[in-house]
Amino acid sequence: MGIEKVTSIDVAKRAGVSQSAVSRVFTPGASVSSKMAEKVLKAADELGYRPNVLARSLITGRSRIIGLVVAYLENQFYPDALEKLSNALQQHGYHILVFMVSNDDDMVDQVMGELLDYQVDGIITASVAMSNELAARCAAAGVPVVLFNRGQDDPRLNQVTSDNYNGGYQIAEFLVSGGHQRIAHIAGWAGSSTGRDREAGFRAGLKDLGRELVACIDGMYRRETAADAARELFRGPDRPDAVFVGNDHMAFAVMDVLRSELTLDVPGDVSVVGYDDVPLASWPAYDLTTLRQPSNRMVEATVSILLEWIEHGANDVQKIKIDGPLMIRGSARVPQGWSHERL
Amino acid sequence: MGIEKVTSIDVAKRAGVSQSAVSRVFTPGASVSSKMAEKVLKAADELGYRPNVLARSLITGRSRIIGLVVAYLENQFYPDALEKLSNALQQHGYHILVFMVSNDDDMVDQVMGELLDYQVDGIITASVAMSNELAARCAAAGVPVVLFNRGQDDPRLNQVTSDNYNGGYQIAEFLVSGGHQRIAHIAGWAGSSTGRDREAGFRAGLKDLGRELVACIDGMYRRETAADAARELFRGPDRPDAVFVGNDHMAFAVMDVLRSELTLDVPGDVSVVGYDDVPLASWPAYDLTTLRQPSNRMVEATVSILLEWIEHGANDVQKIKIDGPLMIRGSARVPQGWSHERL
DNA sequence: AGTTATATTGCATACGTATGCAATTTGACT
DNA sequence: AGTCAAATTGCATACGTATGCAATATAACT
Repeated sequence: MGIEKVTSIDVAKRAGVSQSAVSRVFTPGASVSSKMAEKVLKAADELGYRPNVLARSLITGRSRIIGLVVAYLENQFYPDALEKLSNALQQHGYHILVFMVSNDDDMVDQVMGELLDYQVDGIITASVAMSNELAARCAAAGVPVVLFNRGQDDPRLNQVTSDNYNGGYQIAEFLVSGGHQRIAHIAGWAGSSTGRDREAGFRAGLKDLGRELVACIDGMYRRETAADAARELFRGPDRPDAVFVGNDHMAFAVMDVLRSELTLDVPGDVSVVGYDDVPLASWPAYDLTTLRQPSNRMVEATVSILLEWIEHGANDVQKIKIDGPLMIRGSARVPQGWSHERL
Repeated sequence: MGIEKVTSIDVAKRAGVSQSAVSRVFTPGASVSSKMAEKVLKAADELGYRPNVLARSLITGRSRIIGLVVAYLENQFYPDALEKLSNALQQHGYHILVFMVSNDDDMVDQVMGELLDYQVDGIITASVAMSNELAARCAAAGVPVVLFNRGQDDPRLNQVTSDNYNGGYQIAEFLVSGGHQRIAHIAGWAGSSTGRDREAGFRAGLKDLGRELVACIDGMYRRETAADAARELFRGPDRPDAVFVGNDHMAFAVMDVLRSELTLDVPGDVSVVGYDDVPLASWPAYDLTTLRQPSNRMVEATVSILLEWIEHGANDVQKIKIDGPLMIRGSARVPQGWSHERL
């Protein structure tokens, strides 16, 4: 088991130069002659030397690690975002350290502590809220935080979301224009800003058109809870003829219950609209009409804010809302005059 | 911007003890009196001190970071595994550093280099192969590697897979017993051991029953490729009456094409069987008969091998195959006498 | 060639922690 | 109270790298 650790000192010896010289060769932008670079790189190559990122971070104060806190990956929106975030950060020489949490405060607090122990350069939280105390700790430690797909009032926290209120509003217009009479809502988790904003926008939209919800149940962003909600909403004879479900993940569960258990036709008997536009939404089995959260642009914004803070010492907190289009597909009756845009 | 870094020295000063004492209080198993522990913890708490994991790792040679290399998260099997892996490792005080790669060798090599730069304690690759040269480098660096859901001959690499050969074999028995006459296969990527093994087992099973494949196309584990394969296989009048698709992710695409484009009935006209049993497979929209890869047990095995190597210096390479049951659902005709086990 | 500005290099030190060793304290026992 | 073993503590150093500073080499002039 020849566990060989090659250090910059080994390389220096072999190349007949000082350790600092080696360090400089591997530090972009440092002052080295081409002859020196050549010598050192040759020696490094022969020994298989690579700089130790951890040792480096000890002295630079930069770990090139971004902590990602995420509650669950069952909803396809998050693995998709994770993949994109990781790719984008990787291109800038950063990598993602993953922390899974259940969404209760204790767990988040504990995990966030561990996160700071790793001297992460920045933190992204996806679908997770932070206590104010925690936000303070991150701020004190000089670690920028971006809430991805979640909003929070704390003035120290950057955030990137879609325009959830407006999205909900659009969906209300869409459903009302479609001539639906009994409109219900299976809401996103009331403990999340996204869930609350979508519901508020939806209600506002209905109200402005002189309508109101016939029923509203919190689906907790969970498949089973949403399915139960659907069973309750649609068992009676005076069932809704349209339902806006707080995200796609729940909407699939609702459609499953409607079609398989209650043998209702979608959209013949009930129109269903979701939120997110995860890949599965466009597959024919669901063909779900849904409001797209533009994950590409959300990821871009997240990464750019983070790098701005880390590398250029920015300190203006950004609260970004990104608009997304309604993807009109086959799960909801299409009003006259609304173009049927297909993906 | 008071970026305050509290070090063990600060704590030592405040508690009126030596830095070593502070270190020992935060090192499980070190020799400290209860009085000392109390003093130090009090001071640490007042200052908000937490040990710097990176500095610690510099001296212990342990980073408590596990590198995870993964090609894509679109197939639900992988986010699911990632979530479980992360949770399991987190319980042991490890965390996952994510590296996304495209599945060509150059990229893998480059990324693996970065991985080693972080002094990871171990590496898990999911759905990714490694060059032998790379395996050698990891071995030389003393970093254990576990291939998750992928096999490779290299004697230095641990691996955990399901019993793909046997799985393919079982599916052959199932389809033949179901009375299917024209059996086709849309295979997993031929560049992967899983794809090859499943196909080999499937062919062997057919052969032992005196049958053979009427057609076989490589679906590359990609949705679009699989869909194209389905279009090609099923356009003629003498189309197959059963198809085993190399994983669920592709099977969904195949069912979409069969039902929506070709208006064929599943399983009336065609039986479809997948592989993995991702959550979506059990949802009514697909209700896919599929061979379960027991991700729980695969994750357990992966974590236990890794910890055995890291913490107890194990060095016996393990190649583990875990058996999974065929989940009989509604997408394939059920032979007489096969119990219809439901999830 | 002589002067001065600039680029390159080495030396020494720092980052925050863990740990072997020797010094000290504690406790148990006669 | 005195002896001795065991537990606890502090001292000093090491981990692998980056960087300010002074020393040296090089280049660019007159």
